[in-house]
Amino acid sequence: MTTIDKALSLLACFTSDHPSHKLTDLARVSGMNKAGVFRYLSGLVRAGVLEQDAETRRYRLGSEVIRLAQVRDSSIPVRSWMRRLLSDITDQTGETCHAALTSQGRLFTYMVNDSPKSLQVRISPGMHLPYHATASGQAFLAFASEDFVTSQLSKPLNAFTSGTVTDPTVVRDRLRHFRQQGFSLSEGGVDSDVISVATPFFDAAAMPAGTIAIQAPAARMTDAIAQTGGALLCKVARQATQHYGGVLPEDFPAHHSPDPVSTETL
Amino acid sequence: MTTIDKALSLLACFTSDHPSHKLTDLARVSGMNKAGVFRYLSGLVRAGVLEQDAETRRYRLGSEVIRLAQVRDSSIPVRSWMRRLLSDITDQTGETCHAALTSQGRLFTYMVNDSPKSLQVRISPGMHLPYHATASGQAFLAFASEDFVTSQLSKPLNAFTSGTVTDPTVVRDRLRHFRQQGFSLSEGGVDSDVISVATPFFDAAAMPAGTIAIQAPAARMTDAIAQTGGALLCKVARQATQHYGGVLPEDFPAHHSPDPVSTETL
DNA sequence: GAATTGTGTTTCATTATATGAACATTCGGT
DNA sequence: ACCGAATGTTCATATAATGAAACACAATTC
Repeated sequence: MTTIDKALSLLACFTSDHPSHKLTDLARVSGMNKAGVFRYLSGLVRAGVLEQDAETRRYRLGSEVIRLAQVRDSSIPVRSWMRRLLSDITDQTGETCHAALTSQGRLFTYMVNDSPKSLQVRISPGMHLPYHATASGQAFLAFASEDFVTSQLSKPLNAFTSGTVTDPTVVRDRLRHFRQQGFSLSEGGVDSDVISVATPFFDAAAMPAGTIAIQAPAARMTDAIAQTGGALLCKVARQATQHYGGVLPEDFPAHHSPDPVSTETL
Repeated sequence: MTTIDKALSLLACFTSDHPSHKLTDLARVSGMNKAGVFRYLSGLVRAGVLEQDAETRRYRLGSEVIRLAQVRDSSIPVRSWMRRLLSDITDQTGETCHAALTSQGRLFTYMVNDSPKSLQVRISPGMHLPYHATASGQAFLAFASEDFVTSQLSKPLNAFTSGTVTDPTVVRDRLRHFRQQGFSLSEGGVDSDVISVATPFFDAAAMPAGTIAIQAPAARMTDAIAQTGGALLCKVARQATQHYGGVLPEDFPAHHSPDPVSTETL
């Protein structure tokens, strides 16, 4: 492991749940020497990737990451068309939807479009999505490589609610079904009373690059609506894949509308 | 210079103008050994900060920077209130406006709100703004530390148009005036026929953290409108500073409305 | 189709840099 | 004023970075 790897591995510790860190905690969590962690952090601060709060001495992400994200989006634009796609989904379903992206083997929420209804599912960007307990995660796994699925399902599978599926073999069964139908469905996997459907979109290697999902209170999400939403997601995922410059896997379902123009007729 | 510094210094090469790079070019530009640059890039790729195009072998920013930017915004939220402020400005003026942030001593466009009018000034996020030639840059310098101004004005000052001010002493005179009036004004500094006004907002140390600017075609931007826009910007900058958790410098002008509540009465 | 130029990638002996236990310092609480 | 817990600093040692050169592979030119 090179020095660079060690320094950059610290960045993975900065998450929506833990957006800032103390030196000592970071050293403990990463299992590295305190002095070394200090040097790494100093380097990251010099590069603007991190910044240190002047009074609390805590480290948080710096404004350079904002600049880099803007540049990334000017190179591979996702923001603008994703906003439109999500907005279309909410227009047609009336429900909250979101897009998630994958980075470093983890899935995180990227953009959220809130439902106009008063009872809405709250979700915020930058959150980490566990693979086994979310519709997005399962949609991703359903089309991921066998190796990746194995590596993820061999980790301990936390139960967030009584409804979370934690048995790897059961998850695998569901993934097969989800792949065949083109979208996943998760009932109360991470939050009871929330049902969501999701489907991945793909990169140039036909591997999942991220997911698009609809989330609704269980009371509103009937079976019929879930099926309709899933079909809509498949269409949108096809558009997203195209915008992303990716290609669909051969077995991605064509569904009932062979004509890709008829998106607005749902 | 540590290894981390050298590796991370490569990130500064990724800009809106040059969002992806070849290994050889990066080695030449940075003046470092090709093998070393290769090792650095490999490390950055492993961390997800960069990714390499499978066919062109070029390096571009990876999806991890997107995740980090989301996390940063969950820690220091800027996106949501900045969107609202910019939208208010365009509503009241009818002109394109943008916000810029500072990172690593450079100013870059962060968010743009386009004018609804057909003739609009085009600008995109993530672009680098030269200090001496833009309204934003001069607004920033006007309230920056003396050291920083000196370091920036001792660099060669490019002339983008015949109207670009390239004489450091002239720039300094203008900065003094801008600081006193609270906003800067630039006529055709980087693009002829574009006039813009800008003002900074401040961090907890009362140093400029970024700027907010209005840009309009010269034909539409009369003196009176510029003055009105500048006054509006001062109010908005006061709000932005507050949202940002910063404090205003003592000499930041109060303008004609001592009552900070009356923002919507302009 | 052979030679050339231009890529990214790997090697390996040399050398500079990272390392980490211990020390120093600062801060807040009692 | 003391204590404890935090961040930051030091320095001899060990380890990882270094970079010239070689390699592999394309694309381009002769």
